[in-house]
Formats: sequence, structure tokens, C-alpha cells
Amino acid sequence: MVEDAAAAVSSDERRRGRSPGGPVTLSQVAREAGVSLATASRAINGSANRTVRADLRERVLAAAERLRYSPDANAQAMARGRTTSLGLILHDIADPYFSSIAAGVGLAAERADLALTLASTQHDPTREPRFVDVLTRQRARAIIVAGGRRDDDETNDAMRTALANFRHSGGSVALIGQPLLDVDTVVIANHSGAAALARALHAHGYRRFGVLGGPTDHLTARDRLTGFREALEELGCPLAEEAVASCAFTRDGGYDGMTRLLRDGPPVDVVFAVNDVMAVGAMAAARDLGVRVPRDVGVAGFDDIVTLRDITPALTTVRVPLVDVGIAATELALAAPATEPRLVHVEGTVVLRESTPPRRP
Amino acid sequence: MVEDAAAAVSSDERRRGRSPGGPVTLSQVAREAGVSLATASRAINGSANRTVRADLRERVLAAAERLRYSPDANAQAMARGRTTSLGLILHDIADPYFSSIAAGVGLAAERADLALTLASTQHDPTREPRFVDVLTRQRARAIIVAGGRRDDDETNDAMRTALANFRHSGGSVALIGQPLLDVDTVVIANHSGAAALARALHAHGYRRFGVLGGPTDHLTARDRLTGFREALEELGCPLAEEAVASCAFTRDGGYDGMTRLLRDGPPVDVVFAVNDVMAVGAMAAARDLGVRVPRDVGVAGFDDIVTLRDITPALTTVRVPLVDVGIAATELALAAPATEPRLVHVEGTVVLRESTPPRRP
DNA sequence: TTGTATGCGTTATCAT
DNA sequence: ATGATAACGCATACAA
Repeated sequence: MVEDAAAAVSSDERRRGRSPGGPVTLSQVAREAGVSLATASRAINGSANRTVRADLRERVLAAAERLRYSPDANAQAMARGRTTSLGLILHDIADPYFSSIAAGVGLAAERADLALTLASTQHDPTREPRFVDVLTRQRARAIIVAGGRRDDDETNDAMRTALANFRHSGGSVALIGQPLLDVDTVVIANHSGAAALARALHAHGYRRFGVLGGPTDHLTARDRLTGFREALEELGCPLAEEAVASCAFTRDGGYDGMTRLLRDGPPVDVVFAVNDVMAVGAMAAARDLGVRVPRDVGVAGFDDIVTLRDITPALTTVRVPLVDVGIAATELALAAPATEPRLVHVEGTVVLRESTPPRRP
Repeated sequence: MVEDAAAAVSSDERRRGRSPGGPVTLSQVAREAGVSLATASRAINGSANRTVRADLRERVLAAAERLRYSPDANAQAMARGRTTSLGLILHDIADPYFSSIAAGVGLAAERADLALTLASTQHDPTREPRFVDVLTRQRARAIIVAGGRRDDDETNDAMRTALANFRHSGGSVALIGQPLLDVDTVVIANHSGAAALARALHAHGYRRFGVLGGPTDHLTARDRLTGFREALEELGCPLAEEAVASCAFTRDGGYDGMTRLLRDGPPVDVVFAVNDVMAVGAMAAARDLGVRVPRDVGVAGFDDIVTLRDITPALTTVRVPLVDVGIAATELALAAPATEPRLVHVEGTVVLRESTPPRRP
């Protein structure tokens, strides 16, 4: 008898990947409490119609406590047909732009009782669809895609396919950026924000503009550049083509672009970098070339990332409420599915700071 | 017949939470390929002993492709008895210290083919054990805890219990910080790093030291303060108690502490903030009080967070390879379990920059 | 209100 | 090498 019991236990435990005597199952709790599996289940999750007698309920809860029962989320996911996880895809979590968005998504995810699965592409767009596949396998409830899209049909098609697959498997999707992929999107008003910035700078007396335009196929960068350029044209102060430097969408890209612009470009009063980290890099480049900001040249960015707070001189920018954008995207993804892709528009606010003081032309 | 089939399908699909016709199952793939479920499983995961005839294998793969089959990770987790997810608990993902660590953990997780689940406590220590419970339910393979511990028995006990529970359920744990909780830990040499910094500053001619010490119950802060103080004592230049300001472990804490220190404290040559974000806040406070850095007072920090790169004046600090710390912690957690808690020691490197130029006493 | 039985999608055991 | 089938832990339709 003793041997049999031991053998039975060992064969019972054999296939478990986790340590012996590990996870306590609901059946064990039920047995301990002297009720059926179903009753234990009902007592513990206390679902909609909580139809368990008080004393039984107590017994079950006590047994669960005693045995340190921890429900297996994977098993629940199978039985319920839905998981409790939310995916977030971005380029680089160490970039303050994305980490603020991630903070917002994390907040909203916690409110919705969802666990946040984070996927960092390290700026490699080909990894995006791969991460979507991973999240599809996990059967995540929703995916938030925060990386700016590029004008690259191949990558976008791969992404479209992967996302279609995900949605076909029952998940929902929200994008942050451009309404490109036929899904719910939080649209950031890049064009109008940059235009407003151009007008504000013009009003401050700036006339000779330079732009660090980011990669030419980067849609966000392109929108910001276009908005800036068109506003300047309307002001009768067109932007010279040589005054636009293409560069990477990163801090180092800004540094390089600014270096080229100051060395080879036309003289400028002020330089607009299409995002803040580039602007910060640009200021470093100016310093290294002995060009003083803002005395010799003004600098402006876009996004108002939190780390800007301690940059000197304080940087003029277009504030985007990044945490709120993350929250909005999450809520969008978690809302009841709509027939049409929904768009939530987020405006930017021009914030003028020391890096672009008023100047007489 | 037709009606029966339709009825069967609808009852089949009824309980699925996901959209109709959604997730394709392996059985469907097997049927499509004309093989058994077992064969399909073997063909697709191609496990250790891949014993499937080539042509059958092809048929299965083709069928899977055609049907857009996506394996259900939850079901796999159940069957295999182990999941493919890794948990990371930290205070605030928008803090560059943590986001760098997260980047490292993410890298290591991807190498190990694990999905990263991120939990942000928003500086509320009571949320830590709750997140551990969430990850326990998910049956995560391992948890990395990156938030610095505090000297608070209640919180630490709750955490210890939650982690014990998690490990009992088969997961492994790695800590970053102090070897406090009897688990594998990446130990950062706070004491010796701060001591080395003190000696370097002393060698630069500084004699009147101030410290922004962080919260008194914060172990990392305390270790750094102690290391700094002891080194100064050995140098025959003891730290006055009034020259130490307690404050929050954040940028704003540094700002407040510096304000108090400059206003009410003894005169100082140089101020050591126990972390970089505090040091950055301290520089802002100095600016706002009209105290020039480094001319009137030097400032030094700890960690060498990446955003320091664009702070002026460049900040002296103790560099900690944060990304590597994240990687090391992940590898530690994923390594074969040891009988004893393992410790990986990481040294800091003093980096002297403009904020603390040499000065004659 | 409680219990019984089935299914969720997959892996692994054991025959064949 | 392949196939039938029993787990895995839980939720729930259905019966009692």
C-alpha cells in the first residue's frame, strides 16, 4: 500500500516541469475543503452569479490559503478562451520617448488587470512582425504598436499580415503614430504641431531656418518636416533645400546632422530637429563646434520628453502627452471592437523655452 | 446531415472566447495534412528526436502554412509544464536607471526565447509582492526584481513570502541590489564605489563635502553614503553630520535636498548625490539659487545613466554597467538552480568629468 | 446550491 | 516511424 501510494504520487508528479510538490491544483483545494472541483472553482473566482453557500465558500478559501493555492493563469486562459496579457511593441525601451509611452500603457494595463508583455525591436523593423507572432502565440488580448512606421512596403506588408493574423486569432490592435495599417490608431498631430512651431519661431524673429529631418522614409519625421516647411512657405519664408539635413532618428543622428548642417549648410538662425533626442544631440554638436546655443543658433525639438527638464539651455519643443498617448492607445485597443478603424487625435502644444529666445531679424 | 454539421460546428465554436473561425488548432492541421495529431505535433515543433518522415513533415508544414496555424503558447505551457515568460519588477520604467536595466533584461530574455512581462510598482513597495503573485499565477520561468530594497521588515517579509511562494511553484528569482532576500543576486558595489569616488574627489583637492543621502531606510542609498563617509574618515577629512541631507531617491528629491543643503547647511566644495537623477536635480537647484556648478560647488552622482551624456556641465559619477547588470541578472535567474544563493558582484568605475574639476584646497 | 462530466490545445506515453 | 490516448488545470453546461 505504502509503496503503491508512493509510486502513484511519483508518477503523478513525474511529468510536471516544475519542482515536486510545486503548484497546488484546484482539485487539491477542493479535496482539502471537502467539496467538488466545481464548487471550489466557483468559490474562488466568485464570478458573476456567486452561487456558493457562505460556509462552503469559507472552507474553500481557507483550504486555498492553507495550501498556498495559486490559480494557473495558463489553464484559466485555456478554459476561458481568453488570456490576461497585453503586448507592447516599441523600438527601444531605453529611449525616453518610448519609456514614457510604456509607462502609460503599463498604467492602463494594470487598471484592466492585464499583464504587460514588452517587446523591444532595437530599431530593427523586421523584428516587429516577429514579435507580433510571439504575441499571437500567447493569444494576447491586444497589441499596442508604438514604433513609428516607415515608408517601406515590404516591412509594412509583413506587419499588416502579422497583425491580420493576430486579429484573426481574436486579438485587437492599436497603433500609435500614423493611421497606416487599417487599425485603431492614436494619431499624433505631427504636421500641425510642427507648423505651429514654425509660426511661433517666425513670430520670435527667426528667418533663416534649418531642419534635421530624420530618415526620409520615416513617416513621423516626414510629417513634421512637411508641416514645418509648409508653414514657413505660407509665411513667405521658404525653407532652402540645403538647409535640411537627413539623419537617423536618434540622438547620434541629431549630432551628425547638426555637424553637417553647421559645416556645409547655409547660415541659419535656428534649427528644428524633428524629435527631442535629435535636438539634444544637435546641441552637443553645436557645443563641440564652438557654436553657442542659443546665442549663435536656436534649437527646437519635438515631443517634450521628460529628460528635457534638465537640459541646458531649456529646449523649445512641441509637447506631446506621451503617457496619455500610451493610456489612450491601450483603452482604444481594449474597447469593444468597431467595424471601422477608429482614430484618436492628439494635438501637440508649442512650448517656447530658452533655446529659442526672441530675436530681431 | 448538413444541419447536424452546422450544429456541431456552432457548438464546437460556442465556448471559444475568440472570434469565430479564429485560432486554428493543431488537430485541424493534422486533419488537413491527413496525419495524426501526434505526428503533426512532432513535425511542427521538431523536438529533440525528430522522427518524422520527410514527406509527411512537408505535408504538415504546408497544411500549417495554408491554415495560418499558430501554436497556442498557453496550451503548450500546460502540456509541457513550463512557460516561456520572464518577469521583471521595477519601480518606474520611465526612470533611465530602470529602463537601461530593462533593456538588458529584454536582450537576455530574447536570447533565451522568453517573453518579457514588465511590472512597474510606481515606487510603491507594497505592489511588489502583488506583482510577484501575478507572475506566480502566470507560472513565469523566472522573476528579476530590480527595485532597491528598503529597511522595512514588513515589506521585506511580504516580499520574501511571495517569492518563496513563487519558487515553491517552480520559478527562479534573481535580485539586483543587496543580497537581502536569500536568492541569487547581482550585487552592485555601492560601498566601494562611493569610497573610490570620495578618494578621487579628495585627490582633486576637495575638502568640504556635502551629501544628498536619499531616504534613510533605502539600502542602496545607505550603502553609498556609508562608503563615502568611511573613505573620508580614513582620509582624515570626516563628513559633518549637518552636511548630509536626506531626501527622496528621485530627481525632485535631489532638488529639495540640495536646496536645503545650500541654504541651511555648512559651506561645501562639492556635493555627492547618491544617484544620478538626484545629482541632476541638485544641479537644477543650484542653478535656481544662483550657485554655479562647478565654479561655486562641484556635484557628483552615481550610476552613469545614459541621459547624463547631454547634461551640462558633464557630471562626475560612478559608472555601473546597467545593461550588463540586467543581462547578468537574467542569466543568473535562468541558470541551473544552485543549492546556495549565488552572488554576482559588479564593480563601479569612477568617472571624473567637468562637474568636479581639480581644485586647490 | 452542488456535483458530474466535458472540453480547451498541446505534449508525451505507450502501443503498434 | 506513426497513431491512439491520457494527462495538464481549470471553467462551465448540464444534471441532480
